[in-house]
Amino acid sequence: MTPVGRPREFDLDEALDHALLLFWRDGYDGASVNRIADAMGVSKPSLYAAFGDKEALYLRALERYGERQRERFASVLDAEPDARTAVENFLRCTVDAHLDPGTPGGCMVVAGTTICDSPGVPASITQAVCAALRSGGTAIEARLARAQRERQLPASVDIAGLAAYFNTVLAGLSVQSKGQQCGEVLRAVIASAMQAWPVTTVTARGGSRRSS
Amino acid sequence: MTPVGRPREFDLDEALDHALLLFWRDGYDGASVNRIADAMGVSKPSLYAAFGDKEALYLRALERYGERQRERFASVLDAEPDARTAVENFLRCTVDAHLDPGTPGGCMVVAGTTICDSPGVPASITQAVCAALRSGGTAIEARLARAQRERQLPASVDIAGLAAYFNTVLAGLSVQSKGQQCGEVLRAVIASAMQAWPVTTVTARGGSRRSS
DNA sequence: CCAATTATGTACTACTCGGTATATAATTAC
DNA sequence: GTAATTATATACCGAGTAGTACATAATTGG
Repeated sequence: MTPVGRPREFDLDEALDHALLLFWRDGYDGASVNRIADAMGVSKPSLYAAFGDKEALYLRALERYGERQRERFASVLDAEPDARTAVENFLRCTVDAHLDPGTPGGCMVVAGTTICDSPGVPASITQAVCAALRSGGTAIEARLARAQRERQLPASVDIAGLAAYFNTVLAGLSVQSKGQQCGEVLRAVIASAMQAWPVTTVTARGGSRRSS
Repeated sequence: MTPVGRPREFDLDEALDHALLLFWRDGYDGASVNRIADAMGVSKPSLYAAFGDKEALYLRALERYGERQRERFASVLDAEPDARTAVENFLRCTVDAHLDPGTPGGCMVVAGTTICDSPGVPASITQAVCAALRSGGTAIEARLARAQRERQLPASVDIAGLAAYFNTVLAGLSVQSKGQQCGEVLRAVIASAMQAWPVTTVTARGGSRRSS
């Protein structure tokens, strides 16, 4: 079923990736439609015809970023059977991603939160960014819930709170990597952060209980 | 020694505070000189005559922000004799500041890091923001060094690393508060974060040693 | 009173912003 | 072939950007 009319001369996914990179690096305001169109190798009216306006383009780019994050999250968190090691690997691998010279430093969502409620930034974007920020926490929380089911964490642990903690560390690591902290420091921070993992002591009856 | 010429009709400090608020809320790019001048109640040429260009104005606003932060840091960290409680109070009080409806949410420095290396943002600003980001860590590190001198922390603890950790949590808390997380969650995050405080066990000889 | 000096407000520059009107090129349906 | 449809590029719109030229007002020093 070939569509009627002149065929599009560029790839939508590739174009969206270029927009994603610029929004990631420069933010919503900082990335101008002109530069995005240039990076896409596409004229501005073509961009508008394909994606709507700047707001819609940012939301689609953010959604794509979120999809990729979720894939990465899941693969790293689910692969390791030990929950604590899984979370630590997750933090380490996120830091590695932040330091990847092939992408803008830090996390796009964390960068996005700083422009929430600024004039000129539509409310829909603030909303989407905040939702994306929380989604990291829910991914960790799901892994912690599995750990509870597998008796690696006592039922008494507040997994939502613990997930919020690790999500906060994650955001902090993004900021620090943008702030040009080297990988060595960031890995040391992760080591400290993991010290907050609940101490579990196996009782005489074989159950586990949170201590201290 | 009254200066010659027409006297300035506005207060420099007040004007700088208005600029600070706008840069804090909207970032370097987001805060336009027109709006800043309006907020100051001053015409644009007066602003330029008093402060130079936008870059210099931002740097001065950031410097003032840093001064106030340092004062606050010092008063909170130094007041409490117990180092761990001091750091915890410090985190709590920072969260309270982030949630203060009278000021923009989050930390100006953390917000500033997200626009580092964006086009249109002078390198001097990137540099100043990164330096300011580190200054939080050095303030904490100084408090940890005091704790070591007072034998509240064993000499074996890597206080630079621990300070970097708490500074990272601080940045994460700023992001989360901008991301509209409520105070209850943020305080729970602090409680988790404090679990990373080194466990010290008093030995038979009265010294202390890092355990685990 | 008269310079010199500094601040102020109006009006302007050149430029970029997000977004679009318009004409044309390329395709499918008939 | 012709009509309908969709994408393209040029060129533009009004608004906002950082920054300034210029005339004027207010002060100090003589």
